[in-house]
Amino acid sequence: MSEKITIYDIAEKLNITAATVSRALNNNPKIKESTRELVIKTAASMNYKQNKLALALKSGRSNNIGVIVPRIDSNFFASVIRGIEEELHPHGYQVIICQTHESAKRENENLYTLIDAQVDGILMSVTDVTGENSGAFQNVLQKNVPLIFFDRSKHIDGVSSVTINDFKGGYITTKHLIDEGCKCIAHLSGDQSLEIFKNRFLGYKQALLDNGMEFKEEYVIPVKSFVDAGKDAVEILLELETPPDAIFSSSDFAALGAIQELRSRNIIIPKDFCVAGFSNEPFTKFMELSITSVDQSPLEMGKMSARVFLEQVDKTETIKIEKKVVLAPELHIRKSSSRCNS
Amino acid sequence: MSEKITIYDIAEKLNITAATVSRALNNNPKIKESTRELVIKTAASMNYKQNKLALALKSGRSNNIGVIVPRIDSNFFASVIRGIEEELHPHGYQVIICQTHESAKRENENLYTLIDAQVDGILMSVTDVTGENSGAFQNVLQKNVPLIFFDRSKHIDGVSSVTINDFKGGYITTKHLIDEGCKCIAHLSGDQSLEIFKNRFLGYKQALLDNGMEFKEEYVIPVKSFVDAGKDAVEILLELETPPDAIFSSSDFAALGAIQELRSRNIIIPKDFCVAGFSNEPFTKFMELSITSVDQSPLEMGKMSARVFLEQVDKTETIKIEKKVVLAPELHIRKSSSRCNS
DNA sequence: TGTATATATGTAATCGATTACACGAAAGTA
DNA sequence: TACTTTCGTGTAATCGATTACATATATACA
Repeated sequence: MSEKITIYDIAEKLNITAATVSRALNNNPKIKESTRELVIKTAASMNYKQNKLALALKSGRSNNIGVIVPRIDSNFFASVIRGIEEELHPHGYQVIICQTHESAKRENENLYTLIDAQVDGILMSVTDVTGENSGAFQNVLQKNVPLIFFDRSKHIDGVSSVTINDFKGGYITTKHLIDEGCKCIAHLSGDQSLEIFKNRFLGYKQALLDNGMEFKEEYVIPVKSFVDAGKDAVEILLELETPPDAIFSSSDFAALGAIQELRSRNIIIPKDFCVAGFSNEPFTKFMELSITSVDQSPLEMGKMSARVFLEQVDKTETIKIEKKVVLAPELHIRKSSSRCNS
Repeated sequence: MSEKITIYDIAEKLNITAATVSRALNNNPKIKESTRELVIKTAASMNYKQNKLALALKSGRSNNIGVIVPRIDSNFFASVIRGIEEELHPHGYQVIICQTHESAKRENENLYTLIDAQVDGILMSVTDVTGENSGAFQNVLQKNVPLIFFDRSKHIDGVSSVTINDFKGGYITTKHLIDEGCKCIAHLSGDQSLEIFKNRFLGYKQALLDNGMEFKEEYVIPVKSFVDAGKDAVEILLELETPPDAIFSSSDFAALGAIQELRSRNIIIPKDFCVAGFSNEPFTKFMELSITSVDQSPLEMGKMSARVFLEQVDKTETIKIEKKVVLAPELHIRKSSSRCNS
């Protein structure tokens, strides 16, 4: 078992002090060149490794950043994390992962734990929008730890965010369905307390109004992001007096469920019914009846969030830049909604 | 901005020493009950938070564990990580994520970085099997940091692993295809230097031999885990003198590509040709022509790896337990290979 | 009353690195 | 020669918590 080598060991060997060793290794200009070389050579030969924990304690910086997501095993969040990791790795930061499972309590806990662990920044997609955790958020800000929201954001003064233009995503998708000739477009909506879902809904509504179509409350079905939720929604929609002939779903999973249910009822897609989803989950592309969906460029979102963090991390505390980056959504038109190709 | 409260601040306020405060907060039995209560109450009122970095420096334990995977944005690895996080979170460990992108150099770098960061353990799926990084692995072991392999393992003395029985996975899948009446079963194989792929192949071969079928070298096509690789493989296979009538693919993505290519050639699945994949990626279930695949229970694998780590972390260095956990693969039979339902 | 034994707390070292300040030696200037 | 800089290094404090050892007080026992 290799003993841990410290700067004191090097100092002892060279008959100098640890301070000199430290300075030599840190390129302090006040050190004689010959000493520096000797120290560096000796350090290498003794297989010295800097103790990051000691450094962290002294400097107050852990070189870790925390990432909080609802869950990691979704393609979207995993891809964002990948982007974050890739952007931050060259800068020497390690990425600590936390999951909330959509629980405000867990979110609260994670925030405090990360601050406890003295992370140098927190990048997250919020779960709690009720304001229940505002204490935890204020705690982060008071500690002057950069906080950046991605995708699911929240209005807090001084907090930057990286999101996509969900309104536009909803708008262009709905517009696309209109262009395909759909007359009655329903919407499977997500949790309206989350801005992303609110905005997708608003984009949908605006597109209808801008194109002289009627907005009907009954066409908006709240769903969870599950396959079965999509099936149930279709069941409800088809029982309406005037059933719709298209669905814009805020979730790919619900869109998939909707498609499965429609097909089980022998409704032909896209001839009789068009469907579009949101998130561009891998499976949407793989299906034989591929599903139209909105890409949120998660990798780019992750990288961008990391970049915003890097910009903020070295700024003095007085200069608080609140940066709002909005990425453009990209509609991938596929078979589930393109009548020209069918 | 809230100042950081230390045990010295509490000590000063109460006119006692930091040692007493530390003892009171750590439930040291030698402290007077009244003192303990007072300290705890004061600590709470001053909003004291233990500095984890100081603790880490003193104890040499960071309460972080490192996880190294080829990439995080694959359903399998993301799910394993999810399992690890969920199992370790209650024990106060944070999970640090690293990606190798199948590069031995990155793997080496990540190993050293994690050791530098003084993680309390490393859970990983190996990338480098050439032995190039054996120095890095030895370094981990010398530092007495528990090392646990999951899924992609490697034979190193004293290292535990959690894998699935890939041989059996290959065997039962092939057997299933035989039972469905397939006469010539091809195999899309992964990188044979990785044990998991080697074993899937061996299971395939054994199943053939056990059932009186001929093993043909030409039916084994090496592929990368991409959709296009599956397409290319089909192209090669169909040009053989005796083309196969089934494919057992070691990758779901390649299986998907194979299916797409077969269908584009108007070959009816599963009537004329059966296909099975490996990994049970979400899309395999979602397809209209759902794909038979082997589930690796990634969540369970992650949790199990975490448990093995927990068992090892508190053991004294002299007792090295090498634990090999092998999970059972589970074949999910779906439309792409079940002729009874078609 | 004197001594042994708990009991509770203080003192100071330790983990490993950084850094303000001090100091001696060398070099430059008048 | 005397004085001022500059250069290179040492001294010691610091980051915040833990803990072996020492010490002081209180209690028990003879």
